[in-house]
Amino acid sequence: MPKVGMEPVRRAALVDATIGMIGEAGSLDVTVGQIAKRAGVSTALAHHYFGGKDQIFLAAMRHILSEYSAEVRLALKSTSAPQDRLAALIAANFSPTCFKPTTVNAWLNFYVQAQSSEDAARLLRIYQRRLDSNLRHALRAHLSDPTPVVQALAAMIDGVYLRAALSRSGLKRDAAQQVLSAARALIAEQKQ
Amino acid sequence: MPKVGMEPVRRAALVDATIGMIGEAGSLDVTVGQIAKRAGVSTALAHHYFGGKDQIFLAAMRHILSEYSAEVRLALKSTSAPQDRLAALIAANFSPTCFKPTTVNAWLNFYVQAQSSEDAARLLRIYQRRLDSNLRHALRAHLSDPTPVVQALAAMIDGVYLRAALSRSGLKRDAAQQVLSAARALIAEQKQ
DNA sequence: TTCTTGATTGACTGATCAGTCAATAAAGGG
DNA sequence: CCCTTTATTGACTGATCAGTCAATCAAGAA
Repeated sequence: MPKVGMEPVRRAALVDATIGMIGEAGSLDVTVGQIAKRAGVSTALAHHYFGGKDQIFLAAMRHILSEYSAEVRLALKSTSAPQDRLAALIAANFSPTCFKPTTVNAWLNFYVQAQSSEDAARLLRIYQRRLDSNLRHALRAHLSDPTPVVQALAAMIDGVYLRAALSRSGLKRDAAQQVLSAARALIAEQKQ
Repeated sequence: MPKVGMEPVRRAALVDATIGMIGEAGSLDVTVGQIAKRAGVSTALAHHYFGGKDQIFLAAMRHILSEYSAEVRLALKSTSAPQDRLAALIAANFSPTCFKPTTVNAWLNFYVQAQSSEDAARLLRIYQRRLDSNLRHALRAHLSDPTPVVQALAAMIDGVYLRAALSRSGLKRDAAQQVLSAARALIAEQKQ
C-alpha cells in the first residue's frame, strides 16, 4: 500500500460515502463522523482534506452533477438524427445511473441545501440552465418556439424525480416513456 | 387577558412560527428555541403542548395540508360545469395562499422530512392521493382514460413547486396558465 | 542515515440543543 | 378563602457534534 498519493482516493471515498449516507438517511443530518466511518477514515482526515462539512457537501453535489452531465453528454453524442435528440435526452435523464434511489434522495436534499447555501444554489441553477438548454436544443428539431414546451418538460422531469424520492421504491420502469409521450403530445399541440 | 383557554392560541402560534422559521431558514434545522421565541413563548411551553419537536413539525405539516385542502375544496365547490373543474383545480393549486414563498419552502422541507419520518411520509402520501383523485375526477369530463394525463400533470405541478422553491422569487405569475395549457395539449392528444 | 513531506489519528473542546423539572402565578369553583 | 386546574418559565442536564491539535507513522529524497 503506497502511503503517498492518497488524497484523490480519500476524497472520492468521502464523496461517495456522503452521497450514500444522505441517501440512506434521507436527510442532511448526517455527521462528519458517520461519513468518515463509512469512507474508512477518521473525522480528522475528512476535515483535513475538505476543510469543513460544507465543502464535503458541495463536493458531493458537484459529483452528482457531473455524473449527470456525463450521462447526458454521452447520450447526445451518440445521437445523430436531430429528431432523436429529445428521446435520447429524456432517456438519459432517467437512466439507472442518475436514478439510483440514494442519488435521487441526495438530490432532493441538495435542493434543500440550496435554500440556505449560495454555493449550493449556484450549482443547482447551473444544472437547471443546462437542462433547459438541452431541452431547447432537442426541441428545435420539432418546433420553432420551444419555450413553453421546455418549461413544461423541465418541471415534469423534476416532478417525477420528486415523486420518485418520496415513493422509496425508485422510479417506475416506464417513467421515461411517459415523459416522452407527454413531450410528443405537447409538441403536436404546439405545432398546430 | 384571560389566563385560561390559551392552548389553542399557543398551538396555532407555534405552528405558524414553525412554518415561518422553516420557510425563512430554508431548512429543517430550526431549533425549538427559535420557534418558541417567534411564537412568543418559552421552549418549555412548546414542549408542554406538543411533547416534542417531531410533533411540532407534524402539526405544521398538517396545517399546510389542510390549508391546501380547503383551498381546493372551495374552488371545486364553486364550479358547476364539469369541464371547468380542471381549470379551477389547477388555479387552486397555484393560488397565492398555497404559493407563498415560505409555504412552498416549508413544503419542500416536509418532503425531506418524509424520507425519515413514517408519519410525515403518510401525510404526504395522502396529499398525493388526493391530488391524483382530484385530477382524475376533473379529467373525466374530458377523457375516458385519464390515468396518463393525471400522472403527467401531478408531476408537473410538483415540479413547478420545486422550481419555485429554488428560485426564491416565488412563482411566475402565469404558472397556472402554463400548466393549464399543457393540460389541454395532453388532453387533445390523448383524445385522438 | 537523516530530513522532509504527506497521511493519519485519538483525544480534546466549545457550542448547541432537545427535553425535563420543580416552582410560580393566576383563574375559577366550592 | 382554600384548592384544583391550567399556564408558564428559568434553570438545568445529558448528549451530540464540528472543528482543532499535537503527535505518530511511513515513504522517499538527499
